[in-house]
Amino acid sequence: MNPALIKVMLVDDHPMVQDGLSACLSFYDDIAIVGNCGDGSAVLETAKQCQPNVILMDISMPKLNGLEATEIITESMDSAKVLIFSMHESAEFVTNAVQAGASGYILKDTNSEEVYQAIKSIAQGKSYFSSSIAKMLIDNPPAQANARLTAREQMILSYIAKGQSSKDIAQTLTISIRTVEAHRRNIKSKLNLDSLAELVRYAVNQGLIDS
Amino acid sequence: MNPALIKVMLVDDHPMVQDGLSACLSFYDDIAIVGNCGDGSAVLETAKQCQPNVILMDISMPKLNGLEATEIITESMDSAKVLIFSMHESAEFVTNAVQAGASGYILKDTNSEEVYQAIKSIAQGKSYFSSSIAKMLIDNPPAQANARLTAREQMILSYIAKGQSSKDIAQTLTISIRTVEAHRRNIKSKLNLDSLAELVRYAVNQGLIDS
DNA sequence: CGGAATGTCGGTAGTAGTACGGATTGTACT
DNA sequence: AGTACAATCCGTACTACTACCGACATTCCG
Repeated sequence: MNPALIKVMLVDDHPMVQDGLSACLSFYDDIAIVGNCGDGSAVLETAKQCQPNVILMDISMPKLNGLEATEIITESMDSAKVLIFSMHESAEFVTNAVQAGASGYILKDTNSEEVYQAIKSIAQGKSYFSSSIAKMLIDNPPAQANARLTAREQMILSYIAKGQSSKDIAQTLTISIRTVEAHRRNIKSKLNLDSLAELVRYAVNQGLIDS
Repeated sequence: MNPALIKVMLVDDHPMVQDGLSACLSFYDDIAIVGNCGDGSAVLETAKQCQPNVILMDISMPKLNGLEATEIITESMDSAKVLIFSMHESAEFVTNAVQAGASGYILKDTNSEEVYQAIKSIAQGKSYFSSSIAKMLIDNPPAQANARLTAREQMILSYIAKGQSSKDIAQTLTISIRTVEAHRRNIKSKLNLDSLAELVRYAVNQGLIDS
């Protein structure tokens, strides 16, 4: 086995994106695609079979989302580095990804050359972030990196995103409206989001809701 | 010029998807990629330069969305057929696309062989829909096809989904709050949705917002 | 021409959510 | 034992949104 060969595994639920990446990366002879996976829930199994050096991972996937999958991988396989491949350009996404153990974060609107560079960096143990990501982290430093919601807050948020009012949620969970409102405030404060609309979009993007 | 050559133009805001499609379709020698466009607002101009037979169009894009772009194209260029390339598998979405003048609708989780078949069909003047789409249309016939929002309503809805209040929207568009509220009511009534959360999810699913 | 749809605007009353304040329990970690 | 956090609850005043009613101008189509 060529020691300089970087074994890459793709995790994305869009075959076209997989095909595209495979095609683009096949031009580089120091990279080998050793596995594909269309769903986060099969990531660990596939990774153990393929033993990749780098896992190129989409965040938004059905069933298990990319952040959870990343957490599982980084906790159980030291050899595999995770490179997030996302279309979301928001500080929370990036910080969450880093907390989950990702080594890098690139956007889907980057070209194949940059994807190649990112994979090389990650394989060498370095980290890599899209330039626009780096710029955003400088402009908008992750002041509260601890923006993760508690289980209760996630539950409340999912009801909110489903369209239930605070009153409805209070009745469903048999707690006071004031409690629900307090959770609302805490969630918005933690996520630094002002409007209900942004909450809903966050919930949808996080996969807290079927949508 | 080879008369059997099908000229294809891509419209997608993700370079990786563009690269992937280009790479996959380059295997077929009766297809030529004659243009790329990363944004709906430049579609018409690019199409006039490239004179494509088939336009492969993503729906969710910043600025001008795919449905509006499709409408513009089909109204001003007879020669170009539009094939929608979407990740959304919902009945309203498909019917809206057809109403906008699209000749076909395939999902992003189809493989490159099916994309090729779809392009061929479209170029011959036929229509093409992913098999799962066809099945869905049979199982779930578009009961209220008349749920289509006007351009103004789509605009209002996109602002709502971005998190703006009626007051904000009124100021942005320099109209009265009451008008915005009236649009809100009409939109909810048309879509048969009660809550703001459902509106936001609808907007996100329809690709009216970057998200 | 007549009707339908669209986009515009208003009153009034009621409901929902927000922004300030607080407070009490329990659990969990040091 | 003490601190930190999660989860629960309350008062008050304010803002935003909703539901009902209405109106008028324009445009498009049969």
